[in-house]
Amino acid sequence: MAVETLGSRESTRSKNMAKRRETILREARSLIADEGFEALKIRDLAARAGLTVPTIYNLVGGKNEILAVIIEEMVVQLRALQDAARIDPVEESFAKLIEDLADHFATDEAFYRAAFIAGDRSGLFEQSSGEGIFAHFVQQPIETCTRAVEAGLLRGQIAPEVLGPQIYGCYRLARQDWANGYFDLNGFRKQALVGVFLCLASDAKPAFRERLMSKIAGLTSG
Amino acid sequence: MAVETLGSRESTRSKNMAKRRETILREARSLIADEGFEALKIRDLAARAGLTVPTIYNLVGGKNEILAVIIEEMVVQLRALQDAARIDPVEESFAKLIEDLADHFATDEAFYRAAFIAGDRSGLFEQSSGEGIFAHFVQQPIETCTRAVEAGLLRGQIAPEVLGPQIYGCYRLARQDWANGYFDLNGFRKQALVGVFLCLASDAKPAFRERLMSKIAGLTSG
DNA sequence: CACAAGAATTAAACGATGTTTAAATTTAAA
DNA sequence: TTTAAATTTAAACATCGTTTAATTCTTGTG
Repeated sequence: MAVETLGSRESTRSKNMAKRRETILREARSLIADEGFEALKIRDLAARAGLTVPTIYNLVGGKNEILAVIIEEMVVQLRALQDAARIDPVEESFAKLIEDLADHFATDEAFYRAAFIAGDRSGLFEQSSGEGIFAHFVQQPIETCTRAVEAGLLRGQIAPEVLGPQIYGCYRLARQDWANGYFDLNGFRKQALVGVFLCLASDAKPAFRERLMSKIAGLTSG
Repeated sequence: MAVETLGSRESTRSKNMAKRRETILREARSLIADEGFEALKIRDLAARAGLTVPTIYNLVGGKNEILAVIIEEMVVQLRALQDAARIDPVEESFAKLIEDLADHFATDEAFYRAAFIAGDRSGLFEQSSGEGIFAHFVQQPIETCTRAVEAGLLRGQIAPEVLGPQIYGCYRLARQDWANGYFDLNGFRKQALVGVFLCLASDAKPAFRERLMSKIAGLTSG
């Protein structure tokens, strides 16, 4: 395929193609942010990019390929955020991830909302990067719960393999509800954090439980 | 509209129209169960129902109207199930609702999966019956939590207005994951129940907490 | 520098789908 | 039986994703 060799040599042609491809993806992100992926029309995209329809098919692909490229870029960014959140103490680890995610989404809220909706619907998140973003992202809460048991914060009465996915579910549901417009990014922060802290509280030893309760109280009073 | 007077008189015409309308909706449900709402083609539906395309528009409407009718029927059924689950003790109330839902979905699993996916995507659940199914369905866990506090099962350290939506979220996420094919109906039962019991445990008094823990252990060991 | 080969771009069309229009048909009442 | 209204129908319309075949342009070569 010609596309695979984009930019491999610094020929005029390759550079122009790479530049056009970036233009296509940039305008696609903009259009998706405006009205969602379903409303993205290839003809509109071609007009906005100053190209014709078959050029888009040549340089990127059809609607599904465009979405796949955009989702893949997003997944890479999300993984970086998660990797940056492996810190102590336990509850700060979850709080930092949620805060980082919210800040990241805030840089282009309309786009990320539309992208998550499209990604969820297409099943692309689960196919992304080999084994699925779900399987990858759920590992961190499991590991963090294991650390919390070792640190004497959790009782360990509930296996980390049970508690971890529940915690990940709290974040996931909050993200979906934000993407679907049920609340804004502050609602996302609050909903995700309260859910995570509640899950932790269910297996927390008394002292840690009190810490979580005061955090929940602070989140739900204001 | 002619449709509104369907069956208002027992004329031959009215009866035939009502019968055809039912045929359309029955075949629509069948086609949706086969391949999902997005794959439902009006021409296919017309052929299956032994009618032509504009007749469907006359008797029911376009794709969105068809979906709206089907979703509305589903919401009525779901409300009936929820109303039937207002029982004691507290954890049995949630368990009965989840069990009833799973049994209900099992009667036509392919259809309900497709209907939930379509309903979630269209936002029809939130528009359904005036104030939205979400706002209605979240009331029961809130009330049940309030009763649990009064009964001395929960500490009340977390407001029922906070705990109730979290519990409803557990059921909602399990339903979505089932609809999206991440697990089967048994997985739905288990995921929903474990989530609900975890939420309750976060605010449970010791004796109730132990009851919940043994239930969770029974669910996650098998 | 001119030219031939190959690649990228374009105009146009194809196929599918939701929806609507206008004519034909059927029904209920006078 | 006839007439007026309503229903059903065949056909077309509009839009969209996608593909084909011809045109234009770039690159390497004689």
